[in-house]
Amino acid sequence: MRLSQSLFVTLREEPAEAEIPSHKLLLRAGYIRRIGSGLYAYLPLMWRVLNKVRRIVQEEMDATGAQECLLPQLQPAELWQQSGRWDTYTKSEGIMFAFTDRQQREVALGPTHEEVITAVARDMIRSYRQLPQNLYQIQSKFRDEIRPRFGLMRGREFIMKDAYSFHANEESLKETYQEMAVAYSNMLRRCGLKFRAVDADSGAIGGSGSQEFMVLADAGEDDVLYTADGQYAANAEKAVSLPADAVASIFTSREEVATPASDTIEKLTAVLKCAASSIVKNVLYQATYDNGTTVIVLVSIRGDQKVNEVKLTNELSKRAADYQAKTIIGLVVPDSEAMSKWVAQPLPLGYISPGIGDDCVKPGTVTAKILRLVDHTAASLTNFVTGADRPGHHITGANWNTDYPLPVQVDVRTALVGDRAIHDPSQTIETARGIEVGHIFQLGTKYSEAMGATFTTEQGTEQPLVMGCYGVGVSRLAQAAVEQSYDKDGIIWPVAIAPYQVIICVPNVTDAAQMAAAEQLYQELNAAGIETILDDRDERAGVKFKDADLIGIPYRIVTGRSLQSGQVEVVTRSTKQSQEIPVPEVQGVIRSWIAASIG
RNA sequence: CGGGAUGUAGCGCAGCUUGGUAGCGCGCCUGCUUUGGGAGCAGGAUGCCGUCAGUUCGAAUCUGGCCAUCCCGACCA
Repeated sequence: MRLSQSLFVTLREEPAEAEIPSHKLLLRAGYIRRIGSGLYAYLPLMWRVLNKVRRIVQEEMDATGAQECLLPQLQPAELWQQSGRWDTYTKSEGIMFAFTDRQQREVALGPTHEEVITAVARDMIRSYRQLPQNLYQIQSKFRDEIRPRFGLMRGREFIMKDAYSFHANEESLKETYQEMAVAYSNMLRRCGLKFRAVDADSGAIGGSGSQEFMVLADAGEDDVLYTADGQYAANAEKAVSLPADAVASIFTSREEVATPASDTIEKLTAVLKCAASSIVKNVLYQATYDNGTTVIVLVSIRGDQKVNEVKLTNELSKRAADYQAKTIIGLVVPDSEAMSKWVAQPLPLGYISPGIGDDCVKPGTVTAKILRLVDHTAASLTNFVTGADRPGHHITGANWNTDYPLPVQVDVRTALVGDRAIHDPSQTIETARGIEVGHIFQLGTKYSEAMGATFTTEQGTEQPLVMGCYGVGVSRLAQAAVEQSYDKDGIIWPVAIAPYQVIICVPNVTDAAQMAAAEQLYQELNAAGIETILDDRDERAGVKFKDADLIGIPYRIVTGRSLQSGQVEVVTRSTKQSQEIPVPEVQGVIRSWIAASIG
């Protein structure tokens, strides 16, 4: 590419619309332009980067025997109705762009493709002899994100690699899942990224085991908890750990005490001069299921701990059948307005006990019984402090069973930095920020059962296909690479995904010798398969150097002063190290550098 | 959706308090000089001041509605 003939525009000032370094740099360096909220044009340089990433993803997927295909982005509602996800994906918090066509058919733009691929499998897979299968595609996905953010990090249209595997049994699924975990590690390593694979919540997609691949960067949207020995890493929303030991209660007998203006743990510990870990905190939630049923949930947890709402949602999801529902669609701490719809009389917020009566709920508005859950941290307390169910009063020295029935025990606590690890209590939990670029799931039979995708076993019986699914955010990955690798002058692309490997800067285009040398190298390098840009613009040298640094091409050749001794200057972007190399040797040297950095 | 902010030239911003012919820097165009880290001088072009309504003799400026974008929360590759 000759820059003099390219649509190449860099910005000297930081665009106001961008917040994080990678977003600013991609805009400034002319890689992307915003078209609408969460919608970006991938300009020629960006498209080359994306294709580099795609190639690596394809190679690693193909190496596992997965087969590339391409599924429609426009999807009929029918399929989503069969899987039971139409309503949850289109209503209220729904993330799917859905509309009606001119024949009054309901259709949607694919946010993901479980339904489509399962329909294909239902049609095509008949026998265990055809299993396992793993199909993947790389295409744009559409998601009506509530808040698009940070450029390509969270777009409403973005490029994703999604793969779906089909198996006769769980063992086969686990095998492919492990292969995918290896393939994902290979992809990210080859893209030159520092990353960590972490245990994850499987969320709305459903299923059992799941791991996320996190690119480590401060601008990440996720918290990763891990131990220094490398034995444990998990998304904070999934993480488990040993809580700090509770301080022994200073109370010995059950008493109701006046605790004016003590509606928070902090105030209460000050008034009672006790430890937060001696308190049973009771948090009220309002859960909504897909059939419209609203359930009031009272979670009791130790005072120094926090409820993890993801874990809580999963617990409530397991109980959906108790309410004749399939899934939970909402979980909130009700505000006074939400609460006014179902309370019989004002609740003593901040002073609730685990035993508050079901009669505080107005009959007929929500389910009559409050669902009571207790976190393990609170269940093991004795002589604890808790609310007295009337404002300004708490109970001290309370005990489960004698004072309150012990509710169902669950793990809904948030793991914290500094907690001890479960696998080895001598290890403490540390934290880092991560950008989720990949996620692999063991789905099981959720979709195949719902959609009737079955196969015939060796024994001649019919069974639902066992499925896995595996995603990579290709466009997010590309931006994550920038977030992880830049300096004050601009982007520093890992060599493997740089749009070009070499840029030749001609300091003075009116100097015939400089131009001739540059032309010669440009032709030679490209002919040798080294992707090279020629900056032959009629600009001053300083402008060219600044732009070369900004767009982050790994190696820069300058056909300047040193030409007099038959040499050109070669500068490595990442280190800024410069050396003069005789023209005939340039190709060999750069080739070896590229080989060394791509590995 | 709740909370916060912003919309003025391609980009970054001032002007608005106190209404009176729309400005600065960068970029862009022309010419001359310059030519190794975002050049200098001279000349030039570019605006429905987000949008609709209201107040007023007069609105970028005051008032109200709407729209869009960004940031903080719930969602996710």
